[in-house]
Amino acid sequence: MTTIFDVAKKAGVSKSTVSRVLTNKGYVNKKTRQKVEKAISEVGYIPNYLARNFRNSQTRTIGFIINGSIKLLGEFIEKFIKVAESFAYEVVIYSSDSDPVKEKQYLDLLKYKQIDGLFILTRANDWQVIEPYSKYGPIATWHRVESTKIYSAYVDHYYIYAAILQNLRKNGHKYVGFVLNSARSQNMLSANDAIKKQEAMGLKTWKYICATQENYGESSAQSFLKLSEKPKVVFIYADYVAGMFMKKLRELDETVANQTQVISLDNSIISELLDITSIDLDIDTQAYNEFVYIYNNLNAVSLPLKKIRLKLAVRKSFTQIDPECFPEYRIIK
Amino acid sequence: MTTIFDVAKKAGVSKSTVSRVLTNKGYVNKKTRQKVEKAISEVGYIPNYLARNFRNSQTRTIGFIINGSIKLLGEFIEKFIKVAESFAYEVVIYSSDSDPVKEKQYLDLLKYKQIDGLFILTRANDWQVIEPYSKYGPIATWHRVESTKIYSAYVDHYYIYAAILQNLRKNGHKYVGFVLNSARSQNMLSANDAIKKQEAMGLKTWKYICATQENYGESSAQSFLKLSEKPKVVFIYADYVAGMFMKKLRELDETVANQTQVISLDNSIISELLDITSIDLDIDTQAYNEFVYIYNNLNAVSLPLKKIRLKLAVRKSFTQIDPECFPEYRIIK
DNA sequence: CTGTTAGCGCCTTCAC
DNA sequence: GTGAAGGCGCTAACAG
Repeated sequence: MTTIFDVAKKAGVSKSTVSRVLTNKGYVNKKTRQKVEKAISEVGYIPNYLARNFRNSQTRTIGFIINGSIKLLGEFIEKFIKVAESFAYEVVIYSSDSDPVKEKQYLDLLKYKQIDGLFILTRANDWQVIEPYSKYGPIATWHRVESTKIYSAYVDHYYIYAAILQNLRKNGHKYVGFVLNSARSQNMLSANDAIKKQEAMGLKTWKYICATQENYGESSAQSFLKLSEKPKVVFIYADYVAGMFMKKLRELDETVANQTQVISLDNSIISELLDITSIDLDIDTQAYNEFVYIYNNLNAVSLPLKKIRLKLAVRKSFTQIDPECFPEYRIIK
Repeated sequence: MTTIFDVAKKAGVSKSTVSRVLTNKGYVNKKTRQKVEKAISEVGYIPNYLARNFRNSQTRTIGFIINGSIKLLGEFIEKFIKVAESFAYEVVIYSSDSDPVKEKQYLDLLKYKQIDGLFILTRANDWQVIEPYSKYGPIATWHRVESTKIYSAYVDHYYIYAAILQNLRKNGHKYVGFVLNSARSQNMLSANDAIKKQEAMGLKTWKYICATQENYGESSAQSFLKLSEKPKVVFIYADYVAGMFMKKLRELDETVANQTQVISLDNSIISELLDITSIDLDIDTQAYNEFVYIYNNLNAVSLPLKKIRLKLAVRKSFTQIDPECFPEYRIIK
């Protein structure tokens, strides 16, 4: 293995000079620099990152905790990694299994400088537990969190739900169904706020709360069918749940299935294949922002975050879209 | 930050003794060991992995290259990471974008000891290029590769296709459709071998070769519809492509769609939602084996690989299954 | 502008 | 069974 010492010998300079060339810090004579660069390629020098990181006590590595619950993982992670790579950071993946103890171990990794920053897809601990760790390094999450110390590129679900409900009211709907997630997440709380507001204004609702792991939401359809009076439209919190809802409905009662309109969240390939009208939360930009937040904190810069561009993909499952209710959306048919 | 020196001072011993306790190497008096252990917890010592890895020039890190083409990424990666974690390894994700140059950079990471082993989801370089790197550390891939030096937990597609074709022949089918992947992969070559063998025995076929990125295979349906005589069964190389095929078919010609049977590979949630009969390649076990291969090589042990348990999920899209053609499969209805 | 020097935290001979 | 010493490869004062 060649080291800077070999380069130095070859170029007839000292190690420090080589180091200066390598790190682009301090003054180096143009000619010396050229000599060094020549020597570098001649001896085939490759920096030893292990040594460099040790010396700098920095890892240029971001931890990324997954927890097995997210269907859009592939898309998100890919974007996150690509952005990280473009800034010369590496991403290490950990699996928390939504276990608070495991999650704490990873938080400790941050404390003990084994990673520079941490992204938590969905947290297992209360944010009060997590927040103190942010003094050891930047933390971001996909979970919506009301904290100035932990970043989240969330889209406020209040407005998502409010827009849909406004649209439905304009359509004359007085009775609406919802399939919601049981997770006590801020997103679901916001969704509920939006729904309650409409309930207070006279909207009748049916709500089914879905345990996250429960058969992709199969039972929501069964529950729906037991209703004596059924809403004509159901808004479902995720594509794959909406998919399963429709599948079950169709299996159990084709007529009802044909009368039921569905709107979902995610706009993944599932909603595309099943012709489900779906809202796209712009995962790519979210992933970008999550990384850039971490990067900014690590490097004391402030690269601008990108604006999230919501999208409404209109498909057969629900077509009565009033663009005025979705001013910020790109509407795609 | 506390170091072994702090521990040594506290325990009234030397750094070396602390190190011996930490690494469990060499002789340490029981009482001394206890003293040291007490000191460790008293000063709240946490080993500096940066230093340790540097010293040992090992990373306990496995590189994992993705390339943006795989829909089952989430499932695979999660399993791989969990296995790695259970053996105290970390996984760093890189994105190659199927770019040979980028891939080579990651191969170099192995050469220069910045990762201990490497997993390549789907390789961009020829395996002759990759193979030499295996002397720097174990390499595994999801791509099927005919090499003793690079491991792949592949399932031989020859037998997958042969079994299906045998089943279809038993059903009396004399004309079969295929949607295949354009990737010049060993898997597709094997599939072709199996198909050709049946063609030689008189089977009539229609084949559509799908570019990987092309609209999820939308055009396969258009091409299918142009056929004057259409096969009754189409075997499609991936769930999402099968999904798109059926969707397009249904859109363009409902009658034909109803007459066309489909079998796919992957058994993901897509085939479940769309009621497509699908073969499950047991991704979990594949991921397990991929990691264990790397682990075995790194640690000069030979933990047994697990047997891949293929599954055939029978759904509405194709029901005439003859279990005798699938002796090794678990058949699930 | 460049070289000398010291040291990051850890592990591993080598004496004792 | 334990301690002293050296060094992994690199960077950053500090001199000059």
